[in-house]
Amino acid sequence: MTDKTRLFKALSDSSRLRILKMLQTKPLCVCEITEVLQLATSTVSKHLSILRDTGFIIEEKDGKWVNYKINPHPSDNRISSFITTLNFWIADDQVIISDKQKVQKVNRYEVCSR
Amino acid sequence: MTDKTRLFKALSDSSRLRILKMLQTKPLCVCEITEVLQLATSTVSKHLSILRDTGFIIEEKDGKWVNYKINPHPSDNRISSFITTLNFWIADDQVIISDKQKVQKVNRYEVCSR
DNA sequence: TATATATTTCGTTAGTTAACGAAATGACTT
DNA sequence: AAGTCATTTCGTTAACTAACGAAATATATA
Repeated sequence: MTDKTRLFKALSDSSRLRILKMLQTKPLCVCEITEVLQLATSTVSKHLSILRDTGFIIEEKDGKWVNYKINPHPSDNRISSFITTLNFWIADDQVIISDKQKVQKVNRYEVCSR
Repeated sequence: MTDKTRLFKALSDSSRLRILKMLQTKPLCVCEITEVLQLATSTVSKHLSILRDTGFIIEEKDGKWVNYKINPHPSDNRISSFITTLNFWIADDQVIISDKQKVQKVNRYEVCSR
């Protein structure tokens, strides 16, 4: 079931676009992303699974954490192209800039388990 | 109100993707597109307004008809880029191939007013 | 083994979107 | 001016999506 619209639907949510831009800075675990977006953990987890299943990001288990990062080798050329030109497709507006500043400061040992 | 997701939402419907690919062949009026997609005229009109408002297509009044065609000079660079690489983003699957064949044959004088 | 922490899955709810038909609008023709 | 045809707008309904909290799962540590 390769729906023509699948790739575009994955990009049709502002939280998911913010996640992609955040992951440009560095890999992040679910609770760090949750802290920046200020959404329920389950909501963030769902967004991440959509981005993963579409091929934009990959997960790497790290003990009790699951780190997510930009997929370095997508099988779909469209996704490779999109990722390498991410700044062309998604501009750094105020929200994105603010998110990236928060990503710099966020610390999973302080943020999680609260 | 420039929503980050607007462009991607416009591409998140298979009827709209089919319309873009059809318009690669030649400009078409609403009733010709309606004939190919087999949807209600009002539904097709709505899809066209979304593609127009986002900047993918433009309309040209031609008497009682409204012709729609790919926007030759989009103001948004992302849309220019997307249009010039349309075949990269949207593959010619069976549905698209069939649509294009129907576009070749469709005749507004036969199709409309029925 | 029991406990704590991080994440995912599930069920529910509210908001969004695409579909339709009917009515309204716009433009040509008689 | 009236009639015809193409298109758009409007109101409604069904399907889809994102949000949440609670429960389930997975992993590390005491």
